[in-house]
Amino acid sequence: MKKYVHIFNDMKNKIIDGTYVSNQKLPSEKQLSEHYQVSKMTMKQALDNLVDDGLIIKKRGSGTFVKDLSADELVRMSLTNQFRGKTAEYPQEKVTSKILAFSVINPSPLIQQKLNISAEDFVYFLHRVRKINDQPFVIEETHMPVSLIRDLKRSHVEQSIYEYIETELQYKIQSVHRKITVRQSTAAEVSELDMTEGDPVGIVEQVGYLSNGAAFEYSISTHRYDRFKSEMILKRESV
Amino acid sequence: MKKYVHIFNDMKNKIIDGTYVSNQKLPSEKQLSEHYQVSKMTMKQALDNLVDDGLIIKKRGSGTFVKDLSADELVRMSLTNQFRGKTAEYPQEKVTSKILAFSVINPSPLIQQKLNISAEDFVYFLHRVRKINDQPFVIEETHMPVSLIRDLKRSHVEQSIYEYIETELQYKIQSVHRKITVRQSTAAEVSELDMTEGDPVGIVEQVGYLSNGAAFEYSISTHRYDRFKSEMILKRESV
DNA sequence: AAGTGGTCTAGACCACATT
DNA sequence: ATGTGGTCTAGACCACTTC
Repeated sequence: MKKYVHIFNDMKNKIIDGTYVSNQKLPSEKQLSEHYQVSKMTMKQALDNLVDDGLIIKKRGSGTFVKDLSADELVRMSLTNQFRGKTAEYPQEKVTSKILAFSVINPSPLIQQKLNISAEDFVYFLHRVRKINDQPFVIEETHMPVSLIRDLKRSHVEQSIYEYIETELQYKIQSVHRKITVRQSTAAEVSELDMTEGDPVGIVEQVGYLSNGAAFEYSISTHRYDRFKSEMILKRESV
Repeated sequence: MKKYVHIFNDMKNKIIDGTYVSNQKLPSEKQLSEHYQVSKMTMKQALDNLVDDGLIIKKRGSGTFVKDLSADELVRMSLTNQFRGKTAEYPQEKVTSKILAFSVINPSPLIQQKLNISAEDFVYFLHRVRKINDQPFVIEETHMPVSLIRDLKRSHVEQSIYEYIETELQYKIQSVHRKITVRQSTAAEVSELDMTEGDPVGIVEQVGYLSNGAAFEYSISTHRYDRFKSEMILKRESV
């Protein structure tokens, strides 16, 4: 186990279980590095990761302090994970998909631009409605280059595509560039998502990147408003 | 100027202006550190910041590569800034506020919890409609501890509160924990935001933290859907 | 003046990918 | 076997805050 990860986990636990409380001043980097028997740089890396996770703040010249987090923020922190595919977010629920379209096509100019490919390349076009315990909650339109995501089959898209990519293809997903907007639902969406006319929807447009740097996914998903939520931590300029 | 910031800016510019192109393999950390005349650790810090900004990706054992960004992503990157108050986002537009309420009260249990204060503390309660060029686009309900944000006056809340906090009070805003949801507008919102009945709204609920670690703001803002957009980069586990 | 976190170094060793 | 990025060190010096 990497030392800075071990220290990170240890200190995160101490914040969550109350060993360190809100606004408490922590021992100095020097003291902590002696306590954990690591160099100052390693200690700093552990602490910087805690800052990134929103658990502590550092004040140059003054010290390191536990953030003034409310109780429910702490609970959220203790189970926080960055993005996951829908299947992973609801592990004990039954997530299924209704496939509206699944084909291989040439990309439109928009898709070419988003995925940085040419008109001669092929992409999967996937249109599906995802359901939790048979309740529809999101309509997805996804485009993925065939050259990257080989041998995608109907059985995969009925389950989790992210799972297929990460487990079977052994690719790593590195990051997602995401945009969220809001609008009224269309009649087709009302019908597919089993909503009432006039209900709003949350729109997530995103480009996904693999750890090899390639854009592997451009998708637009339309969420039932009552199942939609997006949480994030924004920081003021780290650089 | 810090060396790693200088290198970060230099390389970012080279990606934006096309000196380095999509998917190109960059020189190794060793070569780059020789070129910039810095140690490997400093070079690594510059590169890690570029990774955080979503411009490059690193592959252990293989090299560092420019991300496969589309043209419009690159444009976005070249002017990207993390969060700003609304006034800062629209510098050439006229941003004004209609104050619906501005008072000092004792916090409700919810506010106590979010701001980590007690029932005896006082908070400002601010309810305002913000407008761009006289067009309303968001209703904000904000609570801020009086003990932190001293001497807040009506003239400040008519302008930008973030500006007051950062310029006059000389506080630094460190981070914001934000949640986005969607719902239908109420009749009151339709009226205040000059919308049509049945229009949806985007809801942003957030807690803001100063660089001294204190929670200084709990706010719920209700956005006209056609003026609302939220962009972000999500990364898979840095730690 | 003393203590804090921030930057930077020169080098060691490790884990992983490619050849 | 070679080259890549990742971790870690021991220590120097700097910038800032507090006393």
